[in-house]
Amino acid sequence: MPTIKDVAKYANVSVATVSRVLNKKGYVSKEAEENVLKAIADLNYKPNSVARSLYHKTSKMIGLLIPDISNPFFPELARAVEDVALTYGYTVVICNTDEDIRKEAQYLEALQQKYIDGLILTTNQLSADNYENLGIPLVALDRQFSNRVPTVSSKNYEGARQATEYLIENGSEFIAHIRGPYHVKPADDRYQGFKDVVEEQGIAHIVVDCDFTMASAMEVTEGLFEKYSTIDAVFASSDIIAAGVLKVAKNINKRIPEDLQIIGFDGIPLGEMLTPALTTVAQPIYKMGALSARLLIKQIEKEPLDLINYEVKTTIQYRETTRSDT
Amino acid sequence: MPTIKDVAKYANVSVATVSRVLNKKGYVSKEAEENVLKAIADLNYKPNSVARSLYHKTSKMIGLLIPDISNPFFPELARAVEDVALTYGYTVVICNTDEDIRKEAQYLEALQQKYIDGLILTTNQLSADNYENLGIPLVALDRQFSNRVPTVSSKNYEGARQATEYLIENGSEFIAHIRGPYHVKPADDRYQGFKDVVEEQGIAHIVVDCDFTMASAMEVTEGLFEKYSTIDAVFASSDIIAAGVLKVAKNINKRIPEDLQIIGFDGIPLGEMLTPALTTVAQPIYKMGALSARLLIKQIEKEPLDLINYEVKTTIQYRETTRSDT
DNA sequence: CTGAAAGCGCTTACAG
DNA sequence: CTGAAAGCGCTTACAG
Repeated sequence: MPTIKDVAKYANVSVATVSRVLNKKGYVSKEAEENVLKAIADLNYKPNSVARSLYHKTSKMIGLLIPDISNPFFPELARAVEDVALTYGYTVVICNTDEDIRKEAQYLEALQQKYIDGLILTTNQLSADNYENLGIPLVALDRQFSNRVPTVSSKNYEGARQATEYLIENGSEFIAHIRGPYHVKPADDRYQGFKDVVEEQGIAHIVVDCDFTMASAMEVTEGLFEKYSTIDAVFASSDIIAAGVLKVAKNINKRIPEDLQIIGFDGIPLGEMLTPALTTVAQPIYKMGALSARLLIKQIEKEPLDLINYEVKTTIQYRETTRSDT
Repeated sequence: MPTIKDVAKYANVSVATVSRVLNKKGYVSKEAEENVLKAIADLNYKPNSVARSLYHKTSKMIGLLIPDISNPFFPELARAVEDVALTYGYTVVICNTDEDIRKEAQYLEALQQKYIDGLILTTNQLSADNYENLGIPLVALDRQFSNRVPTVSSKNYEGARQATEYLIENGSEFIAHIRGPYHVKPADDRYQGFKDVVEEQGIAHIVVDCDFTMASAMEVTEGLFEKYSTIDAVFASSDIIAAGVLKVAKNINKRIPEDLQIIGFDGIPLGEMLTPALTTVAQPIYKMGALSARLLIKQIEKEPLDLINYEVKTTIQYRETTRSDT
């Protein structure tokens, strides 16, 4: 690999001059510039980004902390982040934390040592300080942990309200909500939306706790149906949970949506592959990822942000696990 | 962030001495070592990996080139690579190439400029030279493009044979194979396995082409069933294709598995979420990813490899889209 | 056992 | 407009 010295020698100028044409910065005579450009082309020279990093203390890399890329919600998000990053010349490093505080800390340290330029967080086991002390731009995606950090999330509360109202409009009279983990903001908000609607309208309901995994959902659902056989609708806090509910419901021969309506949350591709296809409150996942990346890069490049809190709208995807309300 | 200089000053030694204790290399007196260690602890010093990179021309980063992380086959693979990498202190950079030659070239260049230590390839649009000229260790995963490059793949041919034999044992007499793209080695091998079995046994069959996407699978399947209504089994080249077949078959009210048996290939989690749950030839996806990472790191660290070609076994996951053969 | 010095490949004041 | 020099934070011969 040729270095800037080789280019300088070949073009009969100093390395400073080569650097100037590389960075289009400072005065360079037409002639010198041409020679340098020719040298670069002839030698197929590429500036070494590690050396640049060392000087600038930046890396053109951004980090993306997620719980687990195997969870189907995240690949699309990651994909969006990467697409935008690539456009602006950034490389993204995806870190699976498993919501484990030690893994998170380990990654944070590794990223910092690499002069990472910014970080998108969809998980936060550490305290806000730990992230802010990194001294780099941050974006909180689908989470919220500090009002100084720009945040992208969807209208979880409103989406949950709509889902619940829709179940009620379609005639359900005893609705279960299978909620996600406590202190995970989206799960809390969805729960709150559900609760407010059923209480306002005086609808019989029950809430049970669950992880965002299908195994956990199936276990919880089995217990639920055993105890409360008259449940006629389930609002699940995620599509993965809804898939578990659906599986169990079919196993015990509930007719869907006649006996039981199910509505999920997220809008991952899995939903439409199921039979019956899953009705769900869809988040614009790709858009959220792309927006986060954009916000992060704006901060890195010292551009002003219009807003600090971005809330995107959800849309109900009407499919086959709910009855039509017409 | 403190630097090695700060540590040296604090410990009253030279930076060379600090470096020696950092790298456990060269002679350092007990006393000096203790002072340095204390200084490191007191200042919370972390060596800067960019500076190390510049000197060593290595980065403790490995690249993973995949077509698209949104394709459900890859997250698990990526996850495995990352888990192993983390264990050995490497960071992985995932690159979505969309099988696009220009994106691939762009990533290759970016990775090279960052002194990436090695590369795992699940896609190869460029010629083998382009990768080998990088001068870094490589592993080909689920692809094969040069006999100098260590390769990890599953026994696609054998798996396909087993799948086909299983359908025949269960009484199918007219079997369709929906094959993946040409010149993608796994797709070719699966096709060959299918073809050999049906020809050996004299079974009526038909082969149609398809992409590894559900949309493409649905389109192809619709045409197929229209033309050949007596098809009584489908061997799909991937689970995503199989999911598309299943969807279409249910739409036109085929009973599964009574009227139509379906078997996929891959063993992605989606398969068991479907109803009926998909019978499939499962690859040990996580294991393949982990093995690739291990092989790559062995090469990076100049350890000898036992083999150059690793072929892992597939296993049929008997689920609900095939009839039992007992 | 230890430090001064050169070097990894770049960038940018500074002087001319 | 241009080059010599210092510096980014490390590592490693080299000399002592």
